Amino acid sequence: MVLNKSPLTTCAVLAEMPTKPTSIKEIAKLAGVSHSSVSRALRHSPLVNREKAEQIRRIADECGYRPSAAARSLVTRRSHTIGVVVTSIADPFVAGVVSGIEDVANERGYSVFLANSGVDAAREVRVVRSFEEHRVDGIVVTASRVGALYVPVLEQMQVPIVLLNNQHPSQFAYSVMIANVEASREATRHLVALGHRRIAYIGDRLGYQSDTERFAGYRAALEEAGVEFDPTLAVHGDGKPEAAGEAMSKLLALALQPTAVFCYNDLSALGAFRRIADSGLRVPEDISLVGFDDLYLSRYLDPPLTTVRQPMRQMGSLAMTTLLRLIAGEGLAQDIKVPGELIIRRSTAPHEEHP
Amino acid sequence: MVLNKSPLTTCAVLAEMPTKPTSIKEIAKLAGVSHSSVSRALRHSPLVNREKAEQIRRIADECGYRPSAAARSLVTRRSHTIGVVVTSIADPFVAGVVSGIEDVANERGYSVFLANSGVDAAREVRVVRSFEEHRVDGIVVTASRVGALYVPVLEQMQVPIVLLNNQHPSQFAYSVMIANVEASREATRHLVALGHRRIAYIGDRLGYQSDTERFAGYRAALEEAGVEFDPTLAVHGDGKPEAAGEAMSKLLALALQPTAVFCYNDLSALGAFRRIADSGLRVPEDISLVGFDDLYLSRYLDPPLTTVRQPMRQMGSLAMTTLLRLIAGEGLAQDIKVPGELIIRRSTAPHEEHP
DNA sequence: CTGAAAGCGCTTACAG
DNA sequence: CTGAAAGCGCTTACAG
Repeated sequence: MVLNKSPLTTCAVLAEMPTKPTSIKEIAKLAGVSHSSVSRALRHSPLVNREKAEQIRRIADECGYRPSAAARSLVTRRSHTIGVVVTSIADPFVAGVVSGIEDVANERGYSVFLANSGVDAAREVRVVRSFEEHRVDGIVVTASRVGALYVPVLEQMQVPIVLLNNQHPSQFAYSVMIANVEASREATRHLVALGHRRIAYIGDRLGYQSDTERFAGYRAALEEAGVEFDPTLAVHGDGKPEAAGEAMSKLLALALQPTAVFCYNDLSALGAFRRIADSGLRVPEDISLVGFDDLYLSRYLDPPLTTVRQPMRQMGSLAMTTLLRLIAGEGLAQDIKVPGELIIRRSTAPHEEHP
Repeated sequence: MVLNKSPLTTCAVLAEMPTKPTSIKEIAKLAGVSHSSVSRALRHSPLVNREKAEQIRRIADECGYRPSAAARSLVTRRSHTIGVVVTSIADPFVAGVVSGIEDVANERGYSVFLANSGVDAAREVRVVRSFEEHRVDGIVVTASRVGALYVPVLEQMQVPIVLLNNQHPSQFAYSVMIANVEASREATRHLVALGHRRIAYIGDRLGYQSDTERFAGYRAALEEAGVEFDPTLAVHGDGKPEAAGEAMSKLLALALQPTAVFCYNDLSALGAFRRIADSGLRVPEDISLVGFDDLYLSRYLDPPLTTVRQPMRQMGSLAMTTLLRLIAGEGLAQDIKVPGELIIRRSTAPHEEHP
């Protein structure tokens, strides 16, 4: 009986094989059992003799056999895969989030399909289609412009979806979001506390939820400090350095320049910073600068950037954990708000009156 | 005959359905044909009546039917998926590469499994296993410590693999690499041309191929300029800002400080820069600084960083294109070398003799 | 052009 | 505990 042969013999059997076994049946033949038993042994079912199960597993292992996920999921109706849609994986915030998602996915035996949707609507459609065809068990959508037209498509899919920092208010049930209003208020308060009164805001594109909320926090802090809001101090970029630089130029052109600028994100702060430096002014001596995100690089800037830390990785993990709960059929609270943390570095300084 | 009903009627039929069709058979029933014909119509086989095929497709479309990738790949033995292993997706270089991979994958109808292998060997094993189980058609490994122990596992998989900037020389057939030696030589020449003689090198960990090659390029440029190599000027970090900062401190502690530093990558340059600034010196007035990568952020630093641009995204695309060729069974050249491009910004300046 | 049939590699009642 | 059988949703010869 093959079962009683030594590992060495098993290897010999293997050596005779033209190629490594690709199905449970071949393992069954090697082990002298039915393929049902192999299946059971591999899945650690109690419905196999312990010893026999171990032998089977050893043989499978030595042969380097791997069960086909496709075949398995066809019958179990669980693919153990999830889809992650991002606008751009090259965005450092997104990359951090994906890293967190991947960590818990890997740990929990899930594989992740990554798809860049970019700004291309046709591509978004292809992405969703591919997720559907692969029968992903769930989806997380990150920092996306998901909205009006995208929502119904996703809803039709009948799989759990969690949104992370979604940029459009939508009727999706589950989302993980940074506490934008609170964090922005705190960041702006910090500037107020330093004596600034002319505080500008460089936002993202109008209409994005994060922008709206961060702007609201900024306004709230001004209001509670009794500082009247000056609309000329609120300008918009697009969340990237270039456009933020343009926005900064507008501020610099003002008769009454701001003494501090709160930026939608670190990338915007970077663009603003570049423009400030180019115009011969200095941060923080002439203008204080605050960002949002706390990208990996922000602490290494010169001066290191004061910013609101978003725990990107943890937010990703949290989104994935939530998704797994939904997949498991557990109901949960609708929205998860994650607090930001103000990190004070050297890009902000007390406002000194110029005589 | 169902086929002749208007879309409206089809919708009505659909409306009666409890849930959207999940298999070809259900479409077949709706269309009044065999499921074989549905399969053919959906695959645009010429073996179906044109009109009938169109009707079938319309019905499938209206129902939001999506063929099961698992079922399909079970029979075709092609999963139309590829696996991408990265050490860390949060590394901006890696993110850029993945973006390029994803672009062409998406375009060509492939889905990508993304896996972070990190530095955890157990996790690497899990990643490879999951790729095997999903029967990926190919794999690209990015900027990884792939080597000694990892190689045999991957080779056993019998699928095409392309390595991108792999950090260990290995027997894998296909790789996409930046032309490290040439690019580093050019970068160092630039410093020499500016009059620098005491030029330091802050490397990655010893033993990584990229580091070895970049160091070689640096050495070559010194040699051709007749500058004797001073071993105290070659120090090692780990490719991240923190360790590079430590390395920079060693250089700063030297009796004869360098007047220029060539760094393994932009992240290292960032760490070195931070340390230089903290010690009261200035870039480039006191010390010129050159990086490698040209990360998105590098042009926004103050001063903007002189560096070697790696076309990360194109390298990713190239790797994916190569992989697709391999999957298609085409043979190709073994190694693809991509030239780097020296981008001169303001972190480098002529060396002025201090009187 | 069309459909019935076999089979891809699994899992899981079902009957011993 | 064990194996034969059915079936997951497809594709593709095969015979009309």
